[in-house]
Amino acid sequence: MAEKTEAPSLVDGLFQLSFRLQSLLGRIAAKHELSLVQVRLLGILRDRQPTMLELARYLDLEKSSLSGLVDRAEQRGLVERVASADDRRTSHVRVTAEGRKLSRVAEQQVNAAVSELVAVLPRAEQQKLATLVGTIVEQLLAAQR
Amino acid sequence: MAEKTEAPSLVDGLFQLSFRLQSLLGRIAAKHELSLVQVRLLGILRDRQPTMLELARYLDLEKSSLSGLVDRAEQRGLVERVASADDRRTSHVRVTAEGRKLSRVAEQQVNAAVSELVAVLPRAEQQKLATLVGTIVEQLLAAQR
DNA sequence: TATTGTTATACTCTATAACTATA
DNA sequence: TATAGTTATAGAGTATAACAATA
Repeated sequence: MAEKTEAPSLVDGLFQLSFRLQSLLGRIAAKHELSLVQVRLLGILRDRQPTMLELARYLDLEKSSLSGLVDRAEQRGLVERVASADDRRTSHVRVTAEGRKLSRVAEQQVNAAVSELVAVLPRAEQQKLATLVGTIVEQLLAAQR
Repeated sequence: MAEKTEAPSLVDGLFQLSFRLQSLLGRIAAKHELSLVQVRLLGILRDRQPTMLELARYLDLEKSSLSGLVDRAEQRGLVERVASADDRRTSHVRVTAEGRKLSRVAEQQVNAAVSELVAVLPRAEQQKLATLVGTIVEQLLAAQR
């Protein structure tokens, strides 16, 4: 395994890109007076109405951390708690119309910014990158099950 | 290689990978009772002794945020402030021997974890990924100047 | 006056532990 | 007893504004 250190390593590169993406996301979130976690919350709620506990798992947080998070989002009218019919202990979290609108705008801005970022690569290379990243992510999801 | 149902977009994939990397980094940091930012701080100090203001720029934080960050790291004996000779307003931040030791261990663990993550790709594909990511990151650094 | 850094203050985010209500 | 969620509490991380020391 004689590896030559040409350019930065894959690991370094991935982290630099990762930090930049987080920073980009944070900046766009801030423009809408949202935190990064709130944006992630809205992103998750795009096509789900999870319980608090499920949300905690998605975000990798303690359930107690969710209470405040959802509280603040609810106070801003972005999400709402919905009582569960079958189990009166649980509540589901649902995005509101306003939350969805905000989420859509932010998503478009993020998409535009990231597209600009990868625009340095020719079309075919972007495709290749998508495939490679997709393979890694797919494996992650598979490992989770 | 069979066709996949519907490849997730490049943007989505990049963010999923990014979140996973952050989470991975945070977990390893936590094992050493460090926050993610503290790990980034140590990483930056690996080959630099920047001023507080320069550090703020690296981390994309306000200078006031740096004071507390460096305070806490200094109290743990991981970094130290060094008075500047030519400008008595500025101090440089330097990693201590202990900080460097901790940083090295964490770095190895991160490297191992990420290597495992990309191990799903064959050697040549990893190389390709490194090149693609490297191109994007390089452009970012160039744009910063 | 301008720059570097700290302090005061307030808020978000997070975890642990204890609690309530329901199962 | 066990589970879903909240509350109490404590601490890190962050920003804005005001400040002190130095340039």
